Order: sequence, then C-alpha cells, then structure tokens
Amino acid sequence: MVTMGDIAIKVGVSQATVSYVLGGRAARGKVSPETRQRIVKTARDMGYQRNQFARAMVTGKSRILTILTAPDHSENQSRILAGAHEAANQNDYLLKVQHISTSFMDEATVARLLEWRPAGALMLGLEEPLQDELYAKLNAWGIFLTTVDNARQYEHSLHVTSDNESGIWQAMDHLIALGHRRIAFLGGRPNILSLDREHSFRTRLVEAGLPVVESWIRQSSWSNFEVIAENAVAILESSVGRPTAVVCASDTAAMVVLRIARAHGLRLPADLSVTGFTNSTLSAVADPPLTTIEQPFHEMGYAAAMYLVQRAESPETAEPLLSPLLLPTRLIIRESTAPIS
Amino acid sequence: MVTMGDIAIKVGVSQATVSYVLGGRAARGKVSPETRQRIVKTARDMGYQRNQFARAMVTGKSRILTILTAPDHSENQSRILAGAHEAANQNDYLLKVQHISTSFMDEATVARLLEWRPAGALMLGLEEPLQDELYAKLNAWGIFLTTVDNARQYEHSLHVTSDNESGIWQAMDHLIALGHRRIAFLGGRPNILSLDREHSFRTRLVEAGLPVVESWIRQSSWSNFEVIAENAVAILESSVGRPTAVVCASDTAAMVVLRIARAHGLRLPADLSVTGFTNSTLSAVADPPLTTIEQPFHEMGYAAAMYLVQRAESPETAEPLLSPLLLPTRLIIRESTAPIS
DNA sequence: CTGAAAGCGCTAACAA
DNA sequence: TTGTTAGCGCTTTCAG
Repeated sequence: MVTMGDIAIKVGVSQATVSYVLGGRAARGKVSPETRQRIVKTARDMGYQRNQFARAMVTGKSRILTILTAPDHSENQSRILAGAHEAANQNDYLLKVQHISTSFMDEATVARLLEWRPAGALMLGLEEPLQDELYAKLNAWGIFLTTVDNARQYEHSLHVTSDNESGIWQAMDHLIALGHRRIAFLGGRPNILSLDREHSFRTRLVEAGLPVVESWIRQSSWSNFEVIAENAVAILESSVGRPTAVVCASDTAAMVVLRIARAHGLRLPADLSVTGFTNSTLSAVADPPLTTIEQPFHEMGYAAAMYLVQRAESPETAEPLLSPLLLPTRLIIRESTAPIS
Repeated sequence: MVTMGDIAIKVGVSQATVSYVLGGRAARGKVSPETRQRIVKTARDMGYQRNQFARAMVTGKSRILTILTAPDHSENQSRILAGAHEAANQNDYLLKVQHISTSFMDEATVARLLEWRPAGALMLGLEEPLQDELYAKLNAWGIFLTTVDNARQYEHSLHVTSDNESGIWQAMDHLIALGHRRIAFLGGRPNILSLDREHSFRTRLVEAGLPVVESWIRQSSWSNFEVIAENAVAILESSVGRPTAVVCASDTAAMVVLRIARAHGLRLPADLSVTGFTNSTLSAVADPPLTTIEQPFHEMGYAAAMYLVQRAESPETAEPLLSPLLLPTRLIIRESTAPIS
C-alpha cells in the first residue's frame, strides 16, 4: 500500500509535511495552501489510506474500544451493539467485540483484550460477580469502563441504561387509566434490572392506592419459557383470585402470559390486559399485538461508546458523568390492553 | 505497559532473545531452556502483553478480519457473528464488524475498512449489486473474501451456507410422509436464497409426483409482516382451494401463516400443517410450536472466518475450497405438523 | 546459543 | 513555510 513517503516523493516535499497535511495538522507545520492541495490530491490519486497501526504505535493510543459481552443473540443486545458501532465508526474507532461467558473470564481472554491496548471498554449482559471483577481489573489497567443496561453503577465508570422506573410507570398509568385495580407483575431473571422494575411497580401501586398482592408479584426468567410459564400460571391461578392486568418486565414474558391466558380460556384483551417491556420486533406480531414500553437500545450503545471516545480523546475535558445516564422510554399502545369490563 | 525491552533488561539478555522466546520462535534463536524459562517467568511476573500494533507494523500483517454487514438485529446474523468471533478469537485475530447499508458503501466506510489493513473479509446480508461491487473492490485490494448465507458464489472467494436444498427436502419428506399432497410454499424476499428454496421445493414436488400449484407458491419478505400476511392470505384463499400444508422459507413466515390460519378458523395443526425454516428461539414458543429446519449459523460463521485465517496464515497451503461449503440442516419436529385428516 | 542493528509507517519536537 | 530527526515496540537478518 502507498505510504506518506511515496506521496512525499511524488509531490517533492518531506514526509513530515505530508503527515501534517493528511493528519489535519497543516496549521502546525503552516503548510501553504498550494502544497496542501497538491498533497491532498496526490494522496487521493494514489489511493492512500492511513495506517492505523503506525499511528497507534507512535501516539500510544489505539482507537480501539472493547465491548465485553456474553452473546445472547437477542435483538436488544444487537441494537446496543449497533449503536456502539455507529459511535465508534463516526469517530474512526474500531469496536472490538469480545465474547465471554456471563460469569467468567480466563487468562487467554484477558490477553486478547490487552494485546490491542483498548482506549476504553463497554460491559454488557454479565453476571454481577464478574462485573465487579472486571471493573476492578480494568481500573487497575487504567482502562475506563462504561456499563450498559443491566449493571451496577461503579464509582469510576459510566452506567447507561433506559429509564426503567418511568417505563414501568408509563405502563401502569396506562392500565390505571383503563380502570384496572388488580394488577400483577411478572419479572425476568431476578437481577438488578428486573428487581428495579419490580420496585418501581410496587412504588406506583402504593402511590395509586392499589392493593399489593404478593402472589401476583413474581420474578421468572428473561428467556427460559418454561420458567416464565410456571410463574404466569401461578399468577393466573392465585388463590386470591385473578388480576385483570399483568405488567411484564419483558416482551417475552408478556407473550408467554398471552399464551397461558388463552389456554385458561380467557379472552384477550377483554379478560386480561398485558403489557410488555422492550418493544421487540415480535411484540407487533404477538396475538394480540402487545402494548409495550420501547427502550432506546441503539441510543444506549451509542451514548456509551460516545462517552468512551470523548474520554479517550480528552481525558481532562470529559464530563464527570458519573451518575447513571437514563435514556427515556416510550409507551407503545397496541391491542393487548383494554378498559376493564 | 511493559515491553520486551523491559523484560530483556530484567533478565539480562537482549531484546531479540525475548522476542524469540515470547514469539514461540525460541528454536530460531536457539535459546537455551534455562533462559527460556527465565524469560517466560519474568514476562508473566511483569504482566507483559504482546503489542499487536508493533507486531503488525513489522510483519505487515494485521490479524484483523473485517465483516461487512447490514445489521438486521436477527438471531441468525447474531449467531453467524458469534461463530466468526469464536474462530477469530481462537486464532488471536480481531473481528472488525463494519456496519454498512444493504445497498451502498461510501468513501468514508471504505477508508475505515482499509485503514486497518484487514487480512480477510466476510460479507453478510447485502443486496446483490453491492455484493458484486464489493467483491470486485476487495479483489482489487488483494483482500480475500468469504460470503456467508445469502450470496452468490464468486470465482475467487469462498461461499459458506447451509444446505438449503436438503433442508427443504427434509421438510417436504416429513409432510409427504404424513400424507400431505396439497403443499404450498411461502418464501421470503425473492433473493438468491429464497429462490433457491423455491426451486428445491418445486423439484421435490415433481419428484414426488405432486401437483405444482402456482397460486400456492409465493415469495414475500423475510421481515415485513404485512407483506408476509398478504401472501399467506393469498395462499389460503386461493381460488383452486386450500393446501393442507405450507412449507415456509422462514420461521417468521411460518408464524404469520399460523396466525392467519387461525383467523380463518382453521384448527392447527389438524386443518393445516406448517413448517418453518431456521429453528429460531421463537419457533419453540409459537402456538403451536413449530416444526422447522435447523440451520447451523454459528458453524457457518465459524467456518467462514476459519478459512480466512488459514488463508491469511499460509496462502499457499489454503485449500482451494472454491465451491460452496454447504453445512447440514436438521429437521426439528414439533407440533405444527400433523398427519392429513 | 545470544546480541546488534535495521526498519515497518507514522507523529511530533526541533531546526532551518 | 518546510525539512530533519528521533523514536513507538517489535521481527528478523546477520554476526558473533
């Protein structure tokens, strides 16, 4: 491939001058507009492309962001990744996706991480002990960390998530407005995220003066349909009677509830209103189509990566954004909710 | 970070010797076992990590694979990516995911690609004109290309896909064994992949001596539910009567058919058998759970990336695997298919 | 068996 | 306004 030296020779100028011009630092070298033009044109003609390796070598900065994640093949994760990719691309960074297990990171993976000298790291979808461990390690290595979605807020890191509390409230306000008073909650896996949502649910129930029925409040799983189904059945067959609405912490859970409810002979949504959480593509084809809460996954990934880039470029200037960044959710009304009959 | 030089000083040996040992080329330098041990131990104690940038600079090889893809947030794509990541990781390569649109790649994206001097490229989920264009470009740049899933076979590239023909046959053999003779086909977007499946469908129909009913054979979309629904309706309301089974080219299409069929008052699977294609996570929670064809997406991504690594490491030795690599599919029988009544 | 030295392509300080 | 120069950390010849 053509190098700056090649261009320098062709133009009849020193290689340093070419570096100034193509690096956008022409002012430093105070290169004349004419030579600048000639260099730029020659570079294009010759098909010059910067060499990120050489750049990284000499500057000591890698322009690489690493995202540590346990792949779950979910649309959510995919959207977060796409957002992070967009931010990285816009800033000429490379996003290195490093797949690890949810609970464990071995030596070889550490090596694969450090060998590329990442300028920052994102963390996504891991279990809490591993999150803590990685936070400590990255800190020790001097790599700034951003956590996305389900995670704790660490002292020296940024946590980006959607505004789960207001999301739950949006769902509940909608149901309450429809006249529901007997409302159940079906969570996902009982981690920080799902417990947060349960907490918001309880708070809103109390605020609205509605009954808090323990047997209608259950955690289950994000992805294991059997576990979700068991809990859905438990709610619908509760000895204290049936709720008229179920707030779910995921679209998956909501779809399972729909199915179980139909199996119980309930008419949907006349006999039971159900809300999801996420607005996944499938929520629109559920039967009936799901009323749900949209989460800004793409924006979350984008914001997280963007912050890392900023921090890498100017550590001083980086805003000390060390409380969680909450991105807004949105209520999507479809056909799985109806006025109480 | 600690460099080879630091280790060399500590051990009291030259930096070149350290390079030999840590690079696994101790034999080249004929380093004694004792110094070897000391170097390895010191490296570990000091927390040495190779610098991929320096390595790339001097060897002129990047250990980076680029995957050009239009993100569609599908589980399929996610699995392919995971497979490619696994292969890359195993070989100490970095997989750079480069998101582009399905139909167009601009100058800036080209730059972001070339700046990292990829040792190979994968292509995934793009429209055919863009595929052709990229193939030509990559060839000109001397970057070997591997295409995955929906793509043409190019002269100087490897195409990895699942064995779509045998997949369709597996579905049809199953239906035929259940006594079905009036079988319809609902495809996805009419691209290479979906047309291939339609072709296999027709072939098998003829082989089995079954009627080829044109109004029962339709292409639609992979993801647009309205378009799928229209075509499903067209099949079920065909003027020549209703089929007793529908072979779908995707699980999504199959789930839409299920819904439309129920809306038409059909009992499932008694009145209509439906097969999907992919074995997505959701196919197991469809109502009724889908009989479908499993595709080895992870393996496809893995094989594609693995081949690129092999080729990058030893261009001479690389097997001239220039006909499509077809990975086997598998029939998953669930409850959306039943004997003809 | 080990070391000295060249050089990969670039940035940035310093000279002219 | 431009050029010279010194590395960045490593691999790899070539000498000992």
